[in-house]
Amino acid sequence: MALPHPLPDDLVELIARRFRVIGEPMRVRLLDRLRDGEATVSELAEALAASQQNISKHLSVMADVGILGRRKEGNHVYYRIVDEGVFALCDQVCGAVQEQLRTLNELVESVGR
Amino acid sequence: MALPHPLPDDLVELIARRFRVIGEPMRVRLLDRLRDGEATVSELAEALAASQQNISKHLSVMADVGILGRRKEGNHVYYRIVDEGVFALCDQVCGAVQEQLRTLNELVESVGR
DNA sequence: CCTCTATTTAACTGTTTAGTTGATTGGAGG
DNA sequence: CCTCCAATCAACTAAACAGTTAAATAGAGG
Repeated sequence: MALPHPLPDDLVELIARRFRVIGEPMRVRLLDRLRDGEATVSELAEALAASQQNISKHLSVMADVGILGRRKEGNHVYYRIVDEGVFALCDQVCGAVQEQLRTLNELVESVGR
Repeated sequence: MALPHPLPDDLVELIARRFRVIGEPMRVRLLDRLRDGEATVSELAEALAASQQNISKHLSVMADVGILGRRKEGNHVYYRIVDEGVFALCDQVCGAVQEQLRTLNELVESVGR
């Protein structure tokens, strides 16, 4: 799958949108939590100590861009990760971020010495 | 490198920050352009038809989070990608986005038929 | 020292968007 | 039909942030 270069405008917008959707602390936590499997809105709201409306909105946003899927069962709505690629994404970023923290720690140590 | 689960707050913030930094159309274009190699602020500003100040700010943001590096030479400042991981990230997201576009196209076709 | 050019910084504006509050929908069960 | 509960929707507020304009910094060369 060869990528066009330079990237066309509409693709650029879609790519940026997807990154922006993931670039929100609460949504990162939601994804981290959904890694364990599907959960309802209220379960997630309780687990992350946030309001139901807030969580519902975040989940909708992620469902809209195709990261999450929903399943209705009685009064409850179950959300789950359908784009498994986000795992690879998060791992990648986590790696870079941890590397950064490690470097920073070394710096702090060398100064404190 | 085992990731803690659930992710600690400060790590969540850093991860979200990094995604948010990339989640901006102009910065995606800059990264796409810098894939060809380092370039100066003014070169990038001209290539992307944007103001020098605007580009300078975007480049600073990406340098701050460790995605880009800078090199001074006379009056010019050359920026380059130092975190090669962003390539993998973008490819990953591009793949997902293109997949999404493909599905959408099929849908449009099936309706138009 | 003066000027020119490249880059950065600062202050301001408008837009986007996360979070809250309150109302609404819709299924489950008496 | 009425009530309860989960989830969503709608309107609002506040904070984050992209882009612009204008000023400041810094190196190159006369």
